[in-house]
Amino acid sequence: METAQLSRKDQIDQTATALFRTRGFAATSMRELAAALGMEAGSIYSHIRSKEELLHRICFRLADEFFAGFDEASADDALPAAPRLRRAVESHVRVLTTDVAASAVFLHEWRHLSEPARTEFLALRERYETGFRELIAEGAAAGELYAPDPAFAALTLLASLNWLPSWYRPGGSLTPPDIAHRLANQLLFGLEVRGN
Amino acid sequence: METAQLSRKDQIDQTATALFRTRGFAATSMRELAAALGMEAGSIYSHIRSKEELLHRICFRLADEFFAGFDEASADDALPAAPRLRRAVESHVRVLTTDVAASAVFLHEWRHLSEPARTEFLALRERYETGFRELIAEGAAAGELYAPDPAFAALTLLASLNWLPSWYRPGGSLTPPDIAHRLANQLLFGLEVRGN
DNA sequence: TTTCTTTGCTAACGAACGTTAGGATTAGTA
DNA sequence: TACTAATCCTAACGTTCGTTAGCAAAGAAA
Repeated sequence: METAQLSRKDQIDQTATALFRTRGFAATSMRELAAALGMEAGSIYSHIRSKEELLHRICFRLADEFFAGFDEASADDALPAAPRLRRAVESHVRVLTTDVAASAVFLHEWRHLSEPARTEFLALRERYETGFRELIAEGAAAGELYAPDPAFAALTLLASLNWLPSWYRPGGSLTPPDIAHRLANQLLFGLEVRGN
Repeated sequence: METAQLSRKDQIDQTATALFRTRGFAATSMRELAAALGMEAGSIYSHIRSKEELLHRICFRLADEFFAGFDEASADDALPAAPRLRRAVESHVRVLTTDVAASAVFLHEWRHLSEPARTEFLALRERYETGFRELIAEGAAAGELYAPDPAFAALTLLASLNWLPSWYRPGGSLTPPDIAHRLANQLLFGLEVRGN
């Protein structure tokens, strides 16, 4: 019976992600990573160019996924801003829960990227936040959302979501869609104007 | 004119805090820290026992401050849960903004503590979160707050607050009390039952 | 069969790491 | 004056770091 059949390189990426998440990038040595893979440190370099390349790949792959999810969620021009924001929140949670370890690395370890990757990464993150900010601002302008300061609201909203990898454990009592729904509710019912 | 007049040890703590915050504990070397203080690496050990002692002091001092603030904010038994929660939120923000660098270290670098300090630290954090959870549950039971899942609500609330050190810069347009007020508003008006 | 790719090893490189020993200087105190 | 505490230095320790060179085995492709 054939299982996953990950290429060795993908196995390395995956194990590195788990280690970077729990011990941090700087505190994870190549020898540790090699041991977790059942090989020697030097051997890893048959598959990758450097330790930082591992981090780079993780961070930018996640960035891609966040963007793809957001673009799809917020694309529908016919929809009002509020439900598009809800969909964007749910997409964000989906990415976070689908790959918790990589998300944690994405959120916390990016600063160990060296230039110019680091600046590049921050620009991406800024662009992503702007997407949320504009969605909230649009909803506020239309009277759908209560957000006197959209930038502030966007920051707080993403903050709530991004804390998720620090407590979410796959296989808990809440499924990812549950979590997405509840988070969206808690955050949006605090934002949405209540009709009565 | 006499200024601060920090003891050398306090200067070391302070500089270490700033470095641990921006570069991370593991990625900060004692030689880097020494250079930032205008001295040699070996000289630091006239003042401290080890690198980890620095991290330990930062983390546990902050824990003390968070607890002291929370206890004071939530002590008044005559007050309903909702305003006590508001005061606790404001206290939390006050600690975060008073010492942003130390807060960031407290939030992100604790995992580089070795045992048993690490377990001890996590127990403290758990106890702190429980304080918020119980306050929210009390408010929910009294009908003051809308929180079908107090644990979930507490997590989300603290998440929003704890993201603050990653964007707050002292001297910005918002003063710490402003920020505390706005955050409490955005979070509590999402939690509080609206009377009409 | 030959060739190429994948995968891994051992051994080592130079650099950086946290930390220590031992001595020197200075300022305040008795 | 003698003593003490605070402060910092140089030089080095043993260890670990990321990475490389050179070689070898094994399977797929030609």
